[in-house]
Amino acid sequence: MTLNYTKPIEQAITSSDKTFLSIRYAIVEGDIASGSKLSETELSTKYGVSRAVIREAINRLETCHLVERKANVGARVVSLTPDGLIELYQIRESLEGMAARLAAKNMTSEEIAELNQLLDIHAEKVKQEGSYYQEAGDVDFHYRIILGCKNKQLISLLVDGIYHLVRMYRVQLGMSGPRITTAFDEHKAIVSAIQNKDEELAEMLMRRHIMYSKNNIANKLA
Amino acid sequence: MTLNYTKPIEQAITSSDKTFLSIRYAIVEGDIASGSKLSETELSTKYGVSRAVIREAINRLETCHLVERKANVGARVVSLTPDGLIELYQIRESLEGMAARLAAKNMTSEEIAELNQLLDIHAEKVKQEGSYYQEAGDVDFHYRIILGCKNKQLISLLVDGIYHLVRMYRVQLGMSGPRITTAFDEHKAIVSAIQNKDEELAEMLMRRHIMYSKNNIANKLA
DNA sequence: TTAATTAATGTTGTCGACAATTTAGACCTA
DNA sequence: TAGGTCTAAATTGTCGACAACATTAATTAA
Repeated sequence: MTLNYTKPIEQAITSSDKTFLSIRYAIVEGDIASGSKLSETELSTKYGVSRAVIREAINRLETCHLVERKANVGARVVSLTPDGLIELYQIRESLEGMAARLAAKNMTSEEIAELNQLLDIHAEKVKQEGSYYQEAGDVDFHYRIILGCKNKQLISLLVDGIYHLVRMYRVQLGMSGPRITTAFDEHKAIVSAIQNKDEELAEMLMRRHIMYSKNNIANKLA
Repeated sequence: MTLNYTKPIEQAITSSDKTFLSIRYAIVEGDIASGSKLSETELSTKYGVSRAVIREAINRLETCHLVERKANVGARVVSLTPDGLIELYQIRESLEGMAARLAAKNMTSEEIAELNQLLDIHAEKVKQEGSYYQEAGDVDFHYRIILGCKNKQLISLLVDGIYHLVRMYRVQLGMSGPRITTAFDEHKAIVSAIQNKDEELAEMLMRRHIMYSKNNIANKLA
């Protein structure tokens, strides 16, 4: 007599799922360089699965905007020009600004409390080792606000859409010194606005926050 | 009436491409009902191609947000709840508002002239047969403004992202009588703002225009 | 009868092989 | 040498078959 005491519902995880996640990780972390070609046969032997699985994974990577495919030619890891990166941040400004506004409207007090806890943790990390924050912390912060907006379409668009692309460039470019603490302060201000249910302010602060990041990147690339 | 939204391609067209386009058309036009299941074997015989081709097509349909897949279970045509549809229009407000603003900044005078020509044609159509406009014309108008924004990321997100989903519901719900002419006037105002390079006004008018559509739909569903 | 278990059926996931296409290099030509 | 053509190699696209899984029907136990 077994099981059924375990989890009632769990998404089945296929071989394609695992392979997709592995390759995505490799791309985001830079193990597979941006602009490089994704050979199906090569990946097939490397991950020990058939080409069908690889093709499935590549398709999903294309959905995340991490990969571009040409018929009869193959797939390459996307490589944004500086202009393309700016364009991406413009979209973030719009979409995450909206997310912040909706988060101010829709987040529960529990979720807001958790958000404050997250900020406390980040404050510690920044004091101790300035590096952690920029990589995982910032992403995590934005991630929670996105989830807090409660608009499923928007969540899908950001989380399994463009967000991994942002992460990829975040890893590659990093944040420079002074930006770390100012970004943290901006986060605090955003949470404060959300806590006060000030939708307009939350949106405005989030847009400005992302705009600063954009400028920071633009300077780095110029 | 067929609108060809594909750019002039010199790309190779594979069997998967054709099948994808066929099925997408069937879904958008309602030939395949929303919520219905997409059986791989069934489609395979229907379109006379292998299951691999069908799977490829379904993957791309998933990328357009027209289809949802569950592992080991299969794919269904997406079926938005009224709330989901409202959420979708909220996103349009944000993204197309941004597109309008950028269009005011970046569209060439040639493109603006073509846009005016399009409106003239629409004016004729509305007089003659009030029906054409709502289906293809409105979509075409929005389409041109999206292309005019010149932000490739945004264009990709809208054109091969959520826009076919919008078209699908446009076909299913249609526009009611008085809305047709008011929508046309709103289009004229938007073009006027773009012509004057008034970015803020263009964004504001576009957002309002979509908000009106949203309300129109919300009333219809209530 | 009802609930749970098992068997049967159909669907999706994965595989290896072949076909179509692109790409690289050898070869020729002016 | 520069340019083009053709052949050969490698890569992607497509196919049919089998394996794994989900769903339904049949069976059994309480």
